[in-house]
Amino acid sequence: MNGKITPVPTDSELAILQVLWQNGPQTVRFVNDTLNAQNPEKEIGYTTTLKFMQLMLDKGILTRDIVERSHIYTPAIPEEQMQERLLKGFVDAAFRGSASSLVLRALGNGSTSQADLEKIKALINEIEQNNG
Amino acid sequence: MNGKITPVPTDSELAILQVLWQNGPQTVRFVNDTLNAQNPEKEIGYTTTLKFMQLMLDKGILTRDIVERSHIYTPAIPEEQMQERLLKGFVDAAFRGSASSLVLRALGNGSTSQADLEKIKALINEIEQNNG
DNA sequence: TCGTTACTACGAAAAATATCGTAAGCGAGA
DNA sequence: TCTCGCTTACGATATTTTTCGTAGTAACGA
Repeated sequence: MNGKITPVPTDSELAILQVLWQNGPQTVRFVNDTLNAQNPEKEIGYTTTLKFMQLMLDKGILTRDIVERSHIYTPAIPEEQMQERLLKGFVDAAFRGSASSLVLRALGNGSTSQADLEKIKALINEIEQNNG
Repeated sequence: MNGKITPVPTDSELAILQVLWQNGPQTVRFVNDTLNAQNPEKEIGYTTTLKFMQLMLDKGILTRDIVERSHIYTPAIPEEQMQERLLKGFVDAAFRGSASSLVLRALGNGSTSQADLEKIKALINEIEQNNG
């Protein structure tokens, strides 16, 4: 048992994780087809995706089960938890650790819907309640 | 003039850019010292930083002037503009393009000060005004 | 049974990043 | 003038990330 945390995925690895988070545990075939459907410009070989997923298994980013002579891969940690970690790293690297300035810039680009603004306001209210 | 946009920096390159944005145009020496002061665990060689900055110059991420027989490097684009671009890429890769869910998660980690919350609320108000 | 098909395993190559050693140039003092 | 201390240029190596080719294996249908 090593207490090693799952490492931060590379961009390619993250793309694979996205497929699994959105569609649930899947085979290499499914992931590869999905990736290629998303981005037909740059066809990616089956064995390339296979290799990635095997590496991710080694690194502890994925787990797998054998079902009917083919392997079903599952993300080792849930999407929310990974987002949390990625966000922290990103805020540090690009916004000098200031989450609020990231938020301001994210809202500032003008693409936030009214419904989303409401959700955000609600969350702010909640936070302020808790702060007393 | 070539319409080539400045490429997305790697993590190491971004760290160098941060030093320049925060301190204004500087020499390799200054950047290297600052980086090492920030992270004394992993000492980075002077020529390593030099090489990075020369590469960044080639890529168009930095520009430079020669002053008193030493080179002064300047970011080719301002911090805000770079943050904009990095943010877009990050939202796509980690949050499936949903800026609002990124905002919710950023606020959700509980580290936002009251003053920052006020600023965010003000911005939301402003956006809502503009939306009519 | 035998060939076809759909997988996985493995190794290796290509490309992108990161790190450094060495050489060469120049100016300030001894 | 000669040397020391800095600085840049350049090439080489190491490491990480991407991408595939080839081979082996098990199921399935003819």
